[in-house]
Amino acid sequence: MASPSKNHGKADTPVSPSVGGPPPNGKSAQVRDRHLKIQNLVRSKGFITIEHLAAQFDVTPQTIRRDINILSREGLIHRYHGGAGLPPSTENVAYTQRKVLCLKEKEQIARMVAACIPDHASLFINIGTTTEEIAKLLCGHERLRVITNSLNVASILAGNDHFEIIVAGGLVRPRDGGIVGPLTIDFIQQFRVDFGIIGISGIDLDGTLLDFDYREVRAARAIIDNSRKVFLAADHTKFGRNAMVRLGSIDEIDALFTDRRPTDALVEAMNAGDVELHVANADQGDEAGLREDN
Amino acid sequence: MASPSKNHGKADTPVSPSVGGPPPNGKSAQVRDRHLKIQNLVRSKGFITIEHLAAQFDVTPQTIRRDINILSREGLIHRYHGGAGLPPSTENVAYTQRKVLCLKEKEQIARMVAACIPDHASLFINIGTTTEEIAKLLCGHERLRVITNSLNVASILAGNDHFEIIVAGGLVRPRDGGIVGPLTIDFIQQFRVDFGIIGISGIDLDGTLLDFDYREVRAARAIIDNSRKVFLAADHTKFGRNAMVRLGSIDEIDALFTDRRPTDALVEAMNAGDVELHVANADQGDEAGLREDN
DNA sequence: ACGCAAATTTTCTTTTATTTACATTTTCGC
DNA sequence: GCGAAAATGTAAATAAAAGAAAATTTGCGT
Repeated sequence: MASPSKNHGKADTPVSPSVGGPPPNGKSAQVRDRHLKIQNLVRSKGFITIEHLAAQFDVTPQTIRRDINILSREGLIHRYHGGAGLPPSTENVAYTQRKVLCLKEKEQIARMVAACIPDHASLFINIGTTTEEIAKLLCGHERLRVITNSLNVASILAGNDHFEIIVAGGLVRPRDGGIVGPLTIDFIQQFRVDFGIIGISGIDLDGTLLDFDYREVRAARAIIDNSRKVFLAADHTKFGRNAMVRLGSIDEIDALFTDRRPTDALVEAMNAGDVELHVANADQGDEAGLREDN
Repeated sequence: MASPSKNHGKADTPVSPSVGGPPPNGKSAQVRDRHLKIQNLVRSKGFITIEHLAAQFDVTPQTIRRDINILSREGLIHRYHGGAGLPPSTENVAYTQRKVLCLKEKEQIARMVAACIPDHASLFINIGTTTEEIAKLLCGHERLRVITNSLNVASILAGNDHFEIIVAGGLVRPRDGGIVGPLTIDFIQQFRVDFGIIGISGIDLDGTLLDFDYREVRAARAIIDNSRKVFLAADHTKFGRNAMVRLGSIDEIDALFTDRRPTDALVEAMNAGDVELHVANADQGDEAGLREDN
């Protein structure tokens, strides 16, 4: 064996100082700690190979196997050939990858929005799968200046090295990489831009804009208040969807981009508020170019 | 095998209606359909076994293997022993693949650093490929509170929903997803944390810490000034490397984590400044546990 | 009807992971 | 210090899965 200093337990682990009760559980502190970490990793990634875990904790695969067997006996994780993953019963716990509904529709909406943004513009972009699609398409533009509170949007745009991308500071919402909280609001309010592009969770039939997270609502409000023009991107599943937090009214935005004609009530509210309506034509890749306010 | 209903091609598949062009893609409709479904299943569950897929589509495991091989060649899913799962680089979508030099060394350094961070700690983490590796390993920890000015670090950590991740606001440097600029400094200075983990571009032989971007230096300074303990992670290529901007002196940090013993002059400077030295042993996966200041 | 080609199943071999059993190290009480 | 128990490493046999190639089915065009 060629291992000169095999300090198995971490050298400086302050574990059970002689008098302190030895773990009432059958596990030592080190083992329990590793088991906890394995659980975390499995839960955050969905699946990890035994090799990867062995490298991470610097133990042999054999030890990891033992750990996995114990944890899976307790039902905490599930054992697969070659690794460990989430219990199969759990329907959809993999946060890492969200299923994007209506991807095709969102792409079409995004194309319309991107077409309305000139080069060299300054923008706010907020959180959402739709706004992420928009960000992807905006990568083809020239020298945009973008402020966003979405980690994903920022990452997407960071590919272009001639963009000026400013990301808002604040607490990261793990589910979707959104940045929210009071710090974020203060940050956003330092700017004033040409276009605000926002996604949203729901639009009530009377034209009330809704979302689920009040912190995200505060951010969206700040964006609306500090943009010269506000574009709202929302696919048809958002119409009539009940979210809890009121963001504002449809007449506060300048244009709605969507993939189906909204209900008459909503269209009327939009006309009253002088809001442009852009509906993507499902057949072709482009918009139908409806204009409802004239 | 006793498979009762072996309808190979699905009986009702409306495939290529005589005139319609045969799929311009190499795949037939059936195959493409199955591939699509496999992708969806993988994405929604995070991981599925080949057996499960074979049962689901009523084909042999071999067919599923071939499908998985094709899909993984296209980068759509990742092949694991016994099944298929999400691509391992789930952390970051389509970020330009930077070539990471000394990845193995950086991993070892990262492992040492991660081992020194207790659960429930509060941290600063700055920009760098090494700090990104550290972030990956920290995913196994419990309830960390992390403030970072790296988009990538934030994305990596955002997988854990019991972490509190705060991202600094400011200008995004497209090259590496770093967040820099005066806004960032102000933001960082709002906090005071247990551990500051910083990467760096160069360490001069006399112990002067150096970097290329003065804005990043400002951020690192702010992190040093507001951390109770400062850990510096730097592989051996950083020793003696000439970067332009002076960040500070080695005696301002509490511990240096690296993969090779630095020059004597530097070791001496560290001893004088009461700086711990942790050197990863290249042979084994763990540190040698050197302590140079006693 | 015939043959072609794609898709799939079979069969066999090779690779990889797991189990089992045992040696070694560490920890901790005495 | 010594010895038992826990934890980990090592190495064999065993099981599982991947891979490759030939045989079979299916769909479709000539």
